[in-house]
Amino acid sequence: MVRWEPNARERLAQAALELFGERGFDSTTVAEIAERAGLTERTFFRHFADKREVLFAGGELQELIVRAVAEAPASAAPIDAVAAGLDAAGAMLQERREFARKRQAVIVANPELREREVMKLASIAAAIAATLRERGVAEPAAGLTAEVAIAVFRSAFERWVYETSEGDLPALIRDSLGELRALVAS
Amino acid sequence: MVRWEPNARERLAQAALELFGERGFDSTTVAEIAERAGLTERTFFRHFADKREVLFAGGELQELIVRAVAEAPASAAPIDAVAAGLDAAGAMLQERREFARKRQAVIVANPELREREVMKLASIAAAIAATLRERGVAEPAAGLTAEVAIAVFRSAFERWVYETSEGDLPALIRDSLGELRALVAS
DNA sequence: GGTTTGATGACAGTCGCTGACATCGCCTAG
DNA sequence: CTAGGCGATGTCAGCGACTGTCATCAAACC
Repeated sequence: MVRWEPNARERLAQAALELFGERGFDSTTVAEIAERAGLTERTFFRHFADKREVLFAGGELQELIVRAVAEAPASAAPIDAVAAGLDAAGAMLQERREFARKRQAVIVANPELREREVMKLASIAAAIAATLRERGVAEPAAGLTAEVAIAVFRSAFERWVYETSEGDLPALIRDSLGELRALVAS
Repeated sequence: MVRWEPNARERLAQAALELFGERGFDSTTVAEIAERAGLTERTFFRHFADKREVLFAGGELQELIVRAVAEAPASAAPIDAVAAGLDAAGAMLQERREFARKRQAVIVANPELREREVMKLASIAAAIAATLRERGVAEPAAGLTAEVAIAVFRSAFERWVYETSEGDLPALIRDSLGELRALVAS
């Protein structure tokens, strides 16, 4: 009888997604998640800061976007640099459509989870803004461009994740950006 | 000896803002807030859904913005309709600068409160999008325009609230919108 | 093989939050 | 003027999220 099965973190995240899908976020206790993963409640909180975070841990998406923005050619305008970042994000998510759908269904069903999600997106926006500043973009342009990028991403992601057919997320992102240009044009 | 002093809700909100400023959000218990307001913890939760909400209750700002967007001339483009909404919001906040500063200081000092704030702004964006749809704007234009409006507002508000001098918020909002137009112009 | 190290378990405790029921003051019908 | 209705508050018990502390165990290292 081993005490430590490997991948405690992943097992907890998996168990949580399942239980949230079955009974809902509110009706699932942390103790139940831990039990399904073969661990204790205390261990859950050693891996995740709080109950919601189990659905948001990782941060790979943010790293991916930030890297793409940073590596955009120095000659690229701010909006084009962030477009490169969104393209990278779109390509990554495109690979995980089923997981994204399951996760999104759980999130939209609960206000606390929606709250955490908008916070995560705001954090990504802050990281993009910081990266733009390192590229020499001044405020308020950096912050404004970063937030607009997130708006474009949200718009495209929403259509993609609820689509019945298998849509092309990067293409939807490009469409949204085009739509935005038309909307703010005076 | 009266049992009910009037304005329980306002007294709770006032006590909470004071205590959060003195000891911080985390180190203040709901029981302490209620005590300073001359009430009990249970009564606090009858007036506010949770501990954070005491700083965000009201929703007058959202109503103001939505009304201004709805009442914009039918001929106005989406971006101009939301600009009218932001103008109304700016005018309102301009009157309450000191309160806004105190409140913002408390909010930025705590991640949970920042989370609630971005959620509130996202809710306003959703309300703006719905109003635009009633004006005949289709998706994704409605949602995109609404989120961009919030981005412009955040950018201007941030500069205004941390300014040492007494800035003109509506003017800052117009500046931000102008900056945005330049940024997305291809 | 003994020791160190890192992950986990066990347990007690605080606090946010809720449901259920009692109490109190005001308002109105009679 | 009084009895009762009604809304706001108090009281109490309880659940669940989250934390600090210390013991325990497996694996890695010497």
